[in-house]
Amino acid sequence: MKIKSNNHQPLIRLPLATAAGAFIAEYSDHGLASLDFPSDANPPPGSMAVPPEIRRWHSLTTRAVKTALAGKSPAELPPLDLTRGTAFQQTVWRELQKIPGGQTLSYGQIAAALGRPSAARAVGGACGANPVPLLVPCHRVLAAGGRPGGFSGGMAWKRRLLAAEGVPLPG
DNA sequence: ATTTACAATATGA
DNA sequence: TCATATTGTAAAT
Repeated sequence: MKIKSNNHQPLIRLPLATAAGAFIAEYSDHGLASLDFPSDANPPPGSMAVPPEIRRWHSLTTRAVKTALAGKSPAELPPLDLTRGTAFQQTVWRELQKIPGGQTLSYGQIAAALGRPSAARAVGGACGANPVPLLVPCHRVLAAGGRPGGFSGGMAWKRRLLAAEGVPLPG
């Protein structure tokens, strides 16, 4: 995932070890700001002091990510810092969190749920801008007719996450 | 049945 | 103005 050039706020990066690899979680003062998929080029976490509150959030994030990887719904999420998104994007992300595990919607259905039935394309843009995959389940959104659509972290992840929830993609 | 092509649409950089 | 993780329709394989 690309590093945002927008670093108007110092973020604390922490490695998040799972059976699927080491994710990178980034925290701001408000909560979890972004979650990156495992990569071979994981930068070492900054050796700055980690406030106790953030360690507590990281504990919740770790548990939630592992639960999501297992195809189940996390019982508790850390606070999410979505202030980097626009108002429309935040509305979309909130809507995504309402999708129960194992269920998929289309971009058009998300748009309709927001009262903008013709904003499917814009919803796709908001999904692509989602900084917190897995916890904001952008992988449960397909294109119309069951077509796969896209995924920031790569289609392999989208297939894997959906398969864990019992929704295999064709192919 | 599957692949292209294209217009219309909302949002963001 | 241009790009996009869309959608629906149409035409050509």
